[in-house]
Amino acid sequence: MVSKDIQRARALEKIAAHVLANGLAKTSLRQLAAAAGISDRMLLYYFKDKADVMASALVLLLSELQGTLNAALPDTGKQAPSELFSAALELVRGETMRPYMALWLEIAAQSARGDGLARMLGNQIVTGFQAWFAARLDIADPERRDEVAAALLVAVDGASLVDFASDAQATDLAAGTLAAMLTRIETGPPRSS
Amino acid sequence: MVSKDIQRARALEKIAAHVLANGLAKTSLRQLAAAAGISDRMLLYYFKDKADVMASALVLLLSELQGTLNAALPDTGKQAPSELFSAALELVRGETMRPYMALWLEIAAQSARGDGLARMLGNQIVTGFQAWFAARLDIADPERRDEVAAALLVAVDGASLVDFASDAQATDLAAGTLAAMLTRIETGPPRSS
DNA sequence: CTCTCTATGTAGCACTCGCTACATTTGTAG
DNA sequence: CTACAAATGTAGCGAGTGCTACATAGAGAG
Repeated sequence: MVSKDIQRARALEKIAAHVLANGLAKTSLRQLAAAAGISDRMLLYYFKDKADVMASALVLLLSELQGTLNAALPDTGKQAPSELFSAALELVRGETMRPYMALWLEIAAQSARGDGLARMLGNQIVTGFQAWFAARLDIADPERRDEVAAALLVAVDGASLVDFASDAQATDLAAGTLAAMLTRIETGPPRSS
Repeated sequence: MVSKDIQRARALEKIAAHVLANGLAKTSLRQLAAAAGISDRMLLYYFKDKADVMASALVLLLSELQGTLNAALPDTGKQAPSELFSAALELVRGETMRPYMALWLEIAAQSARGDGLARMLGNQIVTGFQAWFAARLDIADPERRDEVAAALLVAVDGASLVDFASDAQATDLAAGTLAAMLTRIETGPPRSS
């Protein structure tokens, strides 16, 4: 017999992949169990209840997201705000990141409705994204760097939101203007990295 | 007996209010009927099916949103991008608009998952918001005006998203930087309005 | 080999879901 | 008043939900 923990971990990976691909909506225990290739009975043997399954899967996806982000753009090369914005926007609209951004949208929507788990994840995602931007910005002053990082976070998330919601070209229209704006930003002397 | 259409309209208003307050998630026919003060049987007498109920309610809310937006900030006074951004951000985070923005988030999330109704509403909302911004921008060149309007749309939606998702102060941090950026934007000569 | 404990299957409970068949009331037209 | 159609109530169907009680299989310990 294979140990419970290992089976649990295997199931969790498949469930996380299923949630990433299909979102938070259609996630009944039976569907999740089918995605993991086990019975719903076993799912509740590995996990306490449905909330435990979802929380575990989402936490796993969150760590995957961190890894994907760091792999996509190393934090060694510091960039100007405008360049970093364009790079991040391209990244976020790409095939790899799109599913994560769609999930991020759903989590934010649930957080807005008062869901506790979503609120916790939302905080971590916002903090993580902001730190990711800050680590790649070529700005010396830490306070100023955090401010610009927050602005980039808002701009990229907003662009992704609009991109998901509409087939119109509003995102492209905004992207150029925002990138141009960011070239005129006050950054102070560049970091001596 | 009161005519079917009038009863239907009365029910629809209460249902729309309920959806605005409670979101797209907990909206079973029985809950919606209870919110309207009628039986679920009658709900399906007034509407073809659940999809018809939701579509009607959301379309109604969309028109309410347009009215609320126009009432909150008249389109007579043209503003500089930075000022309009700050005004819109304050508006969007206020008590009146917050429920609509939360609903807008949910619609965007569903649109990202391929929901047809959500996609249609998303397109209308994006178009409407962009036009709202454009009508209030003090920029003469129409193309440039649309570009800046799109940028404002993205910035405000992004700020709202981050605001909903996190209790951290990331939104405030970003707001100042974005407003400052927008003061340095190229707008061309002001409109002769 | 037996005993025991972990792992897994079967069946089902109580509930909610969207929706419908059928009966009944109630207003109105003749 | 009668006849009929519109409006409304009662009851329930079949499917899906999260979750659980119970039985069984199988591996390791003695």
